[in-house]
Amino acid sequence: MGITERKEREKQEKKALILEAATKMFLEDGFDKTSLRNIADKIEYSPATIYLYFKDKNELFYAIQEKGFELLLKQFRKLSTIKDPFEKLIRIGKEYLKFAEKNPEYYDLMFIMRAPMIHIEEKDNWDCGMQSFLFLHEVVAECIKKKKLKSKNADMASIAIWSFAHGLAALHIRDRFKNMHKVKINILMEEELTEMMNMMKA
Amino acid sequence: MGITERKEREKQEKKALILEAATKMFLEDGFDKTSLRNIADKIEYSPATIYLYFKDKNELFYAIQEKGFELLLKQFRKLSTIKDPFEKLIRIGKEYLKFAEKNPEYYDLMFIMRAPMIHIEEKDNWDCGMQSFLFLHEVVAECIKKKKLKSKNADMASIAIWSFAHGLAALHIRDRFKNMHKVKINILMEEELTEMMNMMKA
DNA sequence: AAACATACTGAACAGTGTTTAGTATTTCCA
DNA sequence: TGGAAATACTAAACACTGTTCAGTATGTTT
Repeated sequence: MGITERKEREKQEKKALILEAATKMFLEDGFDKTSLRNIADKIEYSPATIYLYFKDKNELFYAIQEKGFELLLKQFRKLSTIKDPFEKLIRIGKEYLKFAEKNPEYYDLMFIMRAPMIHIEEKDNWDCGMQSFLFLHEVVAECIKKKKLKSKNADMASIAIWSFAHGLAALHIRDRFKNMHKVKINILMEEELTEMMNMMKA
Repeated sequence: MGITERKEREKQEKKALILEAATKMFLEDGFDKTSLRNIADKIEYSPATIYLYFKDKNELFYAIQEKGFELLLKQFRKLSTIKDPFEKLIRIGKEYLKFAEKNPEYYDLMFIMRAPMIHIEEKDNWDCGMQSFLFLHEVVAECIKKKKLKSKNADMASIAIWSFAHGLAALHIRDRFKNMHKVKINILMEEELTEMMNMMKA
């Protein structure tokens, strides 16, 4: 009897429908400015219905955060073919900044917004996020092995590089470079990245 | 007639009283979780009274942000006596991270939280923030002049260093290092900083 | 046809930032 | 000194928010 299966399928479809509408609105107007009532209006259901498919607004947050991590990882994976590890490292950095620039709301959810970060192994919420970091970590380790980087510690170096890229992206997204016209900031973030990578080069 | 002066003084005192209570609560519970009603309860006034002294919650935000910038600048100024520019640079970085660690809520208001950043010259909201950056910029420029840094561009290098430090602080504050126990993170942020500075050294 | 399960909603709860009409109180001037 | 004017303050309301729950209407099963 495929009837319960059909029901299950329909349920998943509705969940996907809600998530899709929510994602769209979050990416357009931001997470905070999108209310459950707005989402409910859009999909023409009552706000209470959303709670039948998602425990609360946080769960919606995590679902979209996961989508973001998947998207970033997908971009990274495109760089897998690059042979030279240092070239690859630079491209990872550029891709990261491009991602933040093109998907500021995703980036916000993933790396900036305050949210109870789940640190349980089972939850695969941060899974793609972790994989993205490991992708970077691997390349850094290879760079170190081939003596392309000054650093000798892949753990430290990859965190350092991530922190730097995040710093650039986060300060930019949160408008903290705005009041800095006294110091010329016609310099693009990409240039900052290449400058930094040059410094780190062995 | 000092009567209007007394009134003015009393008004400023009440404004300070509100700001003090608000600051205390913001630093304890966070900006978002502190409501104007909570503040009003604490100072035993009606919520509407706050609006006689501050235009809205944002203005309270800016006032406290400014306090934070002043505090950070004060910490930086303590380092003025250090002669060697590279040593000074390292100490600035350490001080920055220490500030973020010890005053996470201030740091949040100053550098992470989404808020309409005012970019008008007259507004001295970001003034101490700017001065803090210029303090860093000056030291970086001196380092470059004395060939202590690899970089040749003080604008870019100072933004790079700030971004790196901010990345560390922000990811830490927003718990994004939490799920990274697969990669050893017994490494402290300070060690990350010195590692990075060593890389940037000429 | 009756019993049950599922899907959904209206209405409410407790909270938020903000505005406004109205009330005391104090200051000013004739 | 008495009445007008300015000041300080607040209760109550407005329009929101996330969330819960009793109740309804529909579909499925026996």
